Amino acid sequence: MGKMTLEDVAREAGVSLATVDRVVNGRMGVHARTIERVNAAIKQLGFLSDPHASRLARVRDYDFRIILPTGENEFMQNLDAEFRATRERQLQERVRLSIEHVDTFDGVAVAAALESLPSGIDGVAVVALDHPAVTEAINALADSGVVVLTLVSDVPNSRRAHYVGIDNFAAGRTAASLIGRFVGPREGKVGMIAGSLALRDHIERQFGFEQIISREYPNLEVLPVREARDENARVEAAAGALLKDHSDLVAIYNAGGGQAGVIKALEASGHVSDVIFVAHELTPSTRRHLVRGTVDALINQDAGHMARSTARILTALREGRPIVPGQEHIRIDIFLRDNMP
Amino acid sequence: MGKMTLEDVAREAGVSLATVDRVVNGRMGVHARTIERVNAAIKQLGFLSDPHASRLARVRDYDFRIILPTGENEFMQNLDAEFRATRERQLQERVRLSIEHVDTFDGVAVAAALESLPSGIDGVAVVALDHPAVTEAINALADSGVVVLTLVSDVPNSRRAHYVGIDNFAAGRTAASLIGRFVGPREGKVGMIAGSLALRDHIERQFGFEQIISREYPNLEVLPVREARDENARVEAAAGALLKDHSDLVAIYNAGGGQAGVIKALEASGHVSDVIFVAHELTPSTRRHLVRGTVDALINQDAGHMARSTARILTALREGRPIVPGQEHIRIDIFLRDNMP
DNA sequence: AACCCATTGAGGTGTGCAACTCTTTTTGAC
DNA sequence: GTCAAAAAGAGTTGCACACCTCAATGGGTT
Repeated sequence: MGKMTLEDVAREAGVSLATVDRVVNGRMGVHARTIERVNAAIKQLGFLSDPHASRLARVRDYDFRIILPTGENEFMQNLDAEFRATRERQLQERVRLSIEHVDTFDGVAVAAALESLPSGIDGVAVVALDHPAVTEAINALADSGVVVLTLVSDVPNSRRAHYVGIDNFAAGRTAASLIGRFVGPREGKVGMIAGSLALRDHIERQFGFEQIISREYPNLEVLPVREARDENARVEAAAGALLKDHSDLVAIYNAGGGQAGVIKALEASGHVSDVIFVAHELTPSTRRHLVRGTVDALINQDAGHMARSTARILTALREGRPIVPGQEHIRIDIFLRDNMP
Repeated sequence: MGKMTLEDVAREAGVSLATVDRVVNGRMGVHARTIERVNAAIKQLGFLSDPHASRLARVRDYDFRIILPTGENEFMQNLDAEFRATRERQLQERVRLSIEHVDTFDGVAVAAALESLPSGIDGVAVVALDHPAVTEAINALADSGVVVLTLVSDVPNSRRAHYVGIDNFAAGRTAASLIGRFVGPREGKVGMIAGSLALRDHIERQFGFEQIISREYPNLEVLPVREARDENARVEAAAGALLKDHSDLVAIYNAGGGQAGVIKALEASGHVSDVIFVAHELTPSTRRHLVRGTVDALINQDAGHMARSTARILTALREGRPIVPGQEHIRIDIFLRDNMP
């Protein structure tokens, strides 16, 4: 079966082109029986609408909204920049991305942002925290035919169509393995800092981290997690306290943002070289400290990949086309000094 | 400036649409002076041809050739499978990929394969070894207007348009860092096995590996590299010899294929748990042994990404469109037991 | 002056689909 | 059996470009 056109389908189904068009695009005014016939013909001929032709013919651009957190988190700023770059490229593709910012730590605010979206929106991608109001808002949107994607942190019990981000359990486990192997046979304590345990991604990282340390590295003991809201100052205080209170501290894992805070505390304590530090997200600053050795390993999710993937998935789902799983899977990148991009 | 069309360019340049079309598509029969005027108008208006419209209007499909190695190398078989999957998807995009196999270890054979390509081909991607005959063949193709990409292993002094693969120096350095850190303060010898030092990627990996070990890990000593042509049996013999000849062997780095050989030798020697083993490429077999702990870390280049990237780059270059560097950069993936996809 | 040939223009057709209008046919309620 | 509403058909146009034909222009040649 070569290239099938709508006309072939129309002929096969014994209906007119207009009817096939109505069925394919889910417009009303077609008898259920006829819809069946058309769908049968489509399946039988293996018809796949030509994406170029349909994008060319489309009058209206797709209108997608991206909802990102406010705040100083470097990764989020990076993600924002990547979305802006993607937006420029997508304009040629008749896809419009608009980027909004809300306080992600506030579930009600996120829900409000979702609820106040104008109708006519084709899809949303949102960095959401796992809060009942957010779940409700997502479900309402999904039910009204809007494609909803969760970004960075998932809301798994909602009807979001897809999650764009890494497996955060696995990320936590990876951090644990790196620390366990880098520390070696030494005994000691491991400190963990998170942004907020209201964010699902951070809880998951914590869970994975503690699981592996306790199971595989009996020489290590994880100290109680400290929350620091991804803010440099608070992170610095938390790391400083860890270093001061525990003379046998051998490693720090910062699962959230504010890496600069840990670095400052490490430098102030004079333990840069004997305390292993594993952090998240490749930024100009973490990159520099990875080269210097202050940071021993970075766990990263590629912001550019996420932005491009989000755009691709939104349009694919909107058009009812399949997505390519391998292409859209966000990897847990491990960066050492030597394999940075 | 919004969406510019060919018609806008024609108006701006003061010529007809037909002439603009001739210039844009490189057809003959236009005065040099006129070509200049049209190009100036294009640049001034920031015109970018709509990829959907042009693909839709094009009668002929693009015809790209992919030249892969014969042999049992698991990564190459994986790459082959990914190219086949990509081919199916690209058919809808009016792009035809055909996949050939030649003996990559034979420079003359690779060159012959390149030279015997039918004219009318739009582009080639080839896993090439760095051999004068190959360089010549690539240059000849490039000069005749064919887009040439190198795959996996580069031929940097040729006029290939792009290289799709990882930085192999960095991959070697990464392997060294992993081994250095996993071994810890222990002293001992490190064995390295490569496929063939006639392949540029393996030389580069060796170089990067030895550079880091000698510079950063004075407790380790790299033994002379053994070539094993990516064949399981030869690799097993090489690894077995390493294990037998050096009682103070603390790590093995296999820069080529045939990981199963190393695993067999390790298991036979009883040193599975105390000899660190770092290998390349995630395959069903290496994956299994990474979980079991026989393999301590894997360095990977994503075959799916490479196949998709190759297709995108070929068509983009063929159409004179820019490529997105971040999207086409092939990462050096580090996989531990915990972050496998 | 007659002629040649490189340039250029004009215009048409095709591409596969979205979206719209205008008819015609069918269906179902009363 | 009547009539309106629902369903289906027919036909057109637009999208931005590729590709082709045919004709016109004009400078240079002999």
